Amino acid sequence: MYRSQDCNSLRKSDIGKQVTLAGWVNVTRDHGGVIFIDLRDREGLTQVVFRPEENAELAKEAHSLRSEDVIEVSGRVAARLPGTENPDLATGDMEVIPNQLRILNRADTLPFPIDAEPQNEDLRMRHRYFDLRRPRLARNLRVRHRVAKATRDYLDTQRFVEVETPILSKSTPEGARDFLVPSRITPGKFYALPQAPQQYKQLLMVAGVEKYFQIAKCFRDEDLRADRQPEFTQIDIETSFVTPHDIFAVTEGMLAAIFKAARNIDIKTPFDRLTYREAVSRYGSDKPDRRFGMELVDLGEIFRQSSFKVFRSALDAGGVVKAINAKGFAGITIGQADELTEIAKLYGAKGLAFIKIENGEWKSPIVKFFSETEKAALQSKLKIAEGDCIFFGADKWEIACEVLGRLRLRIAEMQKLTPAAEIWDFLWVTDFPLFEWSAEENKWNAMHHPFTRPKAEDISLFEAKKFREIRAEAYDVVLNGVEIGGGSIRIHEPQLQEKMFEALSISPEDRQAQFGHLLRALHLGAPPHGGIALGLDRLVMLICGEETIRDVMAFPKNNRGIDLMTQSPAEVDPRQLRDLSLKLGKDKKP
RNA sequence: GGAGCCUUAGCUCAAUUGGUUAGAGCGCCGCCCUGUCACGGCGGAGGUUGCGGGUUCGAGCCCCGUAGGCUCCGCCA
Repeated sequence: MYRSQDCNSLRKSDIGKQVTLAGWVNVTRDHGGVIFIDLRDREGLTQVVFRPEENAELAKEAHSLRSEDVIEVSGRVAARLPGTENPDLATGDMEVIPNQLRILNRADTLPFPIDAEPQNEDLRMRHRYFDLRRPRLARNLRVRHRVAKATRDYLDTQRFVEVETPILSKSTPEGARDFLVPSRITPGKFYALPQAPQQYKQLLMVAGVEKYFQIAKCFRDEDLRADRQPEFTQIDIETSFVTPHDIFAVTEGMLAAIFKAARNIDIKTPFDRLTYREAVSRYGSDKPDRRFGMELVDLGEIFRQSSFKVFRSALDAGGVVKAINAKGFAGITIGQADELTEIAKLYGAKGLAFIKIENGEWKSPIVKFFSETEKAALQSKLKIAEGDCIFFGADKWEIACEVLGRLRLRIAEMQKLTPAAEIWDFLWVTDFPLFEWSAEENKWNAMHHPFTRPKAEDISLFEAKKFREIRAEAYDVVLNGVEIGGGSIRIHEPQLQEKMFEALSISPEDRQAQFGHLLRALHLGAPPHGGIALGLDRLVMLICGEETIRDVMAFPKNNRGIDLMTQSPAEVDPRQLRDLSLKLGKDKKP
């Protein structure tokens, strides 16, 4: 037995007891005579005091202790001397006077200080086991555990069944790039790691499970970001005999349970709902951050007859003129204006027009093109006041909205508009388009996935091939401008599914080869069903106040998909390749 | 595939306009110190300034290339 209790357990009632503690040396304070050691385990800190007059031998050994050495101490619990208590520690009234010290393991010079916020992330990643000792990351791991547990507990109360689905799965052409696993027993063939358990969970509905969930690992071989890793975790849910309303209710209940369990926060339910069209029109994004204002304002009415050609021609071409008012941003620097112009161009605008309101004057090269009526209408519609800065977008609806949406986010950063206090702004975005046009492939693709149900009132549009106008029974849940989940009601009728494949230009042969099992299942009594998947990593990231999901994963990969600690991916023995009937291209040979 | 930022001691950073021996704090090593909790004091070791090339009398600093890290675009049904 290494210890009788943890390092966060000693209280006044323990005075006089003999205890044994084990843990890491958090810090030493060596006075030459008396030596203080803060002993740390995962629960907390306890001060250990070595006094030469009590035990000269032990004190001598304690002089050699350094940070992160692992030790075991046995001794007597004593009250600290009056006036030396530490109110910042739960155990701050107590200390342990040891009569025994075992040094279980010594630590080398540390790769980085454990009590500071290290800057160098690849150093942290190479010593991830060490990094995870830091309180912040240790806390994140525990929050993640509580989120997962709350998820299971809540869904269990709602009579959901957790079912595991295969990791060795089948490649599908739709969606993200697959990770492939070569089959040894069937040479030349490959498994794929699942991008999501999408088809399996639908098949479980056909199987009569009715309420399924899984905390599922998903894999996508795409480039990484602060909030994207090649392997990540979804809270995956599917239910039979449901409408979107039912999915919203169970998701809201689950998120409420999660926030209560993880942070003791009561979130407001039900969440607001916005259609995709409205979200993009008002915020220039399908995942609006509503923690600050600066909404997009439509100015079509004002400029319909304008003599300012840039605005007029956008409107005449069926586009829009929109603007955002950055309150108090007239002091914008040249560098900031240049950066915003770059952003506008990056997202398809030809340039960026803006007006600064300084000393009662509208400063901009475009103001001279405005009539007095137009200026008055702008003033009232945008609530323009001294010190404001107005940014315009005049283009096709999609481009104008996206440009202003991106500007809105960057300006909010520049102006530090996001409130310092925690706000949990949840909302549903509904009625996504079913299809999106791929100029590259010259065909329609599914915006969500090919099993997404069109809205009933839009199904008739299939015949006229008005694919752009068809809306999906699909929804995302957004928190503070981050998409934390999305789902849809699925197609359960084989005829409608065929229509969908046809719209996606998937040939009947390919349909059978790739989705035959699902089509067959739809013919054998598939119930109406739908579901949702939430990104567990992103959710935990937000709950922990982190800026990257790497900080809520135990062993993440860097932005090139490399695990710097294990140095994976790595070369393999040629014999392994031979077993798999694989050969490397000449330039890839070691 | 593309763009931006970054790389100086174990760690975090500094080094005037290109100038002589590249500094500081923390950590490490040694000595001193009996009530600290970021303990304190004195001393010491520790550097191919990521790497390669160029310009220059002289490069941490300027130029070119390259490697690595981070962020973003593309990509992510």
